[in-house]
Amino acid sequence: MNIQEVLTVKVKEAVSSIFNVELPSVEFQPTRKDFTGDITAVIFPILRYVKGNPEQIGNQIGEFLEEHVDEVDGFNVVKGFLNISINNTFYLDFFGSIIDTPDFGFVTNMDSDAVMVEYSSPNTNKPLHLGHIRNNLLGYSVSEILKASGKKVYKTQIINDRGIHICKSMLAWQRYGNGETPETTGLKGDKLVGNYYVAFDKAYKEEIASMVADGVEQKIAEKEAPILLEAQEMLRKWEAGDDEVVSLWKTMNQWVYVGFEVTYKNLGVDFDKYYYESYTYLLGKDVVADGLKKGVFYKKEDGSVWIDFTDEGLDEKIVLRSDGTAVYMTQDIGTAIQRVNDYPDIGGMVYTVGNEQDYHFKVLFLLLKKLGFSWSEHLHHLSYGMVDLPSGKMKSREGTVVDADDLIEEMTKTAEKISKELGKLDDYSNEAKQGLYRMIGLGALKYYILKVDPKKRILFNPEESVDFQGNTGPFIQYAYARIQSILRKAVDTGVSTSTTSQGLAIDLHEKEKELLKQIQLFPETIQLAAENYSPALIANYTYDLVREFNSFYQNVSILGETNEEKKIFRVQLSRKVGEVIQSAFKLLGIEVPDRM
RNA sequence: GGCUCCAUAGUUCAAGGGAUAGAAUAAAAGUUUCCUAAACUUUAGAUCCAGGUUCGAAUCCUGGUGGAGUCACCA
Repeated sequence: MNIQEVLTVKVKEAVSSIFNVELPSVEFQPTRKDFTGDITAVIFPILRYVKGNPEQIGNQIGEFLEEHVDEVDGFNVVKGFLNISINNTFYLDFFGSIIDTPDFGFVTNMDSDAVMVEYSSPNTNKPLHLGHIRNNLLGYSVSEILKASGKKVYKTQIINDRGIHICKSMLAWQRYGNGETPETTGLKGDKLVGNYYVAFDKAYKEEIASMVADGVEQKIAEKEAPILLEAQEMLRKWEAGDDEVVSLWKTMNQWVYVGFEVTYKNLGVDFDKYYYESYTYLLGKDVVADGLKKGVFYKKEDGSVWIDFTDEGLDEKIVLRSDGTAVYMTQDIGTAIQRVNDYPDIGGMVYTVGNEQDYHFKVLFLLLKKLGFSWSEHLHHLSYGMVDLPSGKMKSREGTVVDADDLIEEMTKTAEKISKELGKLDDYSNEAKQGLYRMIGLGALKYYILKVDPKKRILFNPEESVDFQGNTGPFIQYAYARIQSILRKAVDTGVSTSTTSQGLAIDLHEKEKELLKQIQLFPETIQLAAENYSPALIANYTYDLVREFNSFYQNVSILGETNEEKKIFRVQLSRKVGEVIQSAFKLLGIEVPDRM
């Protein structure tokens, strides 16, 4: 039990005993630094149940606590705030109880219901960019956080491997590719295919321009440019199963998958199961046909199928085109159902998709509910803000994107440059150095993105690049490395890093107490992050912990302490802080180094 | 235009309706005979506007202003 839980019970007892009133809840907050005390009960909400002067009520409760609760050392009341001091024994006992729990903070007994988290879900016509990086990091991290909170998690993606955009790359490759392959060019497959997507757009724009020059209206030219018509024809052939088109589609998609895998590996994300739109859209069409019979959907004169949400304050939404082909919504219906069929223990799903699709998911969830799926109550759209450049939105077609691979490379180089200037790793092998640079570069990038509340938009300025100092990933990695250094030295000088400190009775330095308080918050922070689908809460927590630790490190001598008992305690406390940093960063998908 | 989201130091981010709004960065000053200075310690600097609800509002409500998204038989 943490101190807040203990005190909640006791404050209720106090109020019950003094005022003969049952309180439903008690509100606590950490005591502000400029007041004496460790935890503060807010008296104002109690006034609703107990009439009187808040100062006086606070004092009465404080006296009761001091008398009846072992952990309470003293109290003071300022305005309506009851500041409570907790004795060292409580914190030392707490520390003793967790020091040998390696997975402290993680819930290990799993819920029976699993959650499926979808993220990444790229189109297979272009390489991944910074926007995908945010998506991947968020999806991966939220998955890890949900696991740590006691959920079974399946990580998945839906690969958008069909559609007109794919045909555009295919067509451009046919026209201008001269049989190029990743092997002959040495290009990553996704990059190669992406180049042809850009080439298509260029040719398309040129055709429009020349048509307009010949007197064709702009809008008509946009619809009737021959290259576009040809791409549309290709899509029809694909849906009809044309051998040549399907074969080209398979080949080019395969190139892209190989390229994506490299990026995913570099980014450190993974998946338990892949779904392909080219497969699930078929099930979607079946479900629509079924729903049509049941009257959930209706057919218009031209043959297109719709659902009417005007009663719910939304629009009518198309679920099947008049020519019978599937739309975006169709495949999402099919994908959701397929997933639950494949994994019967799924109790809910999380969709990591940008906020530009808020409306789409609102409709999708409502639609699945109307179709009568009970699990539709537990669908969540993890909606996140776009990553914009100072010049505006990133556009693949126009080449104004920050490429994922390039960015990772750049971050690694920056880490290398800083590290070389500091020159602390001269005895490392080249290979070990490169590994470390990558770890630090990625740490900076991941932390930079994950520390921001998901729903907020990120403005990324490539000129200024990502920081390595202050509230950053490397700052936290550095603290971890310093801790490891202390532990190595402790072992060298024969100081125990592992004996239990149960029943220890020593004076606690103020900084030690602050650290213990912060450590105590880790489990509830994980739960809160899971409830809110927010890695940012984990990042902020870790930063606060590290700031406390750095302050402790700077102000308190650890290995230089002459009192043996205290020295051992400080070494162990440092070790535990290191473990919590490592656990927390694991939830963010960031590694920690032994040295840097 | 309808709907949705956002607005906090020069800049990038925090703040579960609670005390004097925290950090980082940029600026100014200091700390290495001492466990890694990618660190620590100081100084200065902010809630878009106008109302309302509340003992108490950055937070909730209403109306503005500014920005983004969306309203496709694209995905």
